[in-house]
Amino acid sequence: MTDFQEALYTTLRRIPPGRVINYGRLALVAGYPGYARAVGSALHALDERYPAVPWWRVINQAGRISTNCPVHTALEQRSRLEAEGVQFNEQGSINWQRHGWLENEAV
DNA sequence: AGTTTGACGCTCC
DNA sequence: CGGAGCGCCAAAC
Repeated sequence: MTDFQEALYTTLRRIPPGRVINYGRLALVAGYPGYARAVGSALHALDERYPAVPWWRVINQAGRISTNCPVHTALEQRSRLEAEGVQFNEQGSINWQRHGWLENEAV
């Protein structure tokens, strides 16, 4: 477990249900600005070993689901998010103003 | 150790 | 709104 991954997962665990964040912002808040792409690798490393990390709350800047992981499928991610109240529009994207996570938001 | 790939993002067009 | 180009960093080759 690298420092980067630990910082990332720690930050991710602070995000409450029904809230989402994009890769770049997650990296930024975790203290690794510019590591947006690396976030994908870090989340891909997630599996059954880290059930406490809400990987499904991470989507891309466009507000759409990006995963292509066979273990954590886009379908599963969308289901999990919808179960938390996150709504997707006709284009399959979410509204950041409605569901975006604000760091200063109380947990 | 050099290259290629990929759950990204920003800027143009 | 959709797509191409480029910079980004870690992992996989």
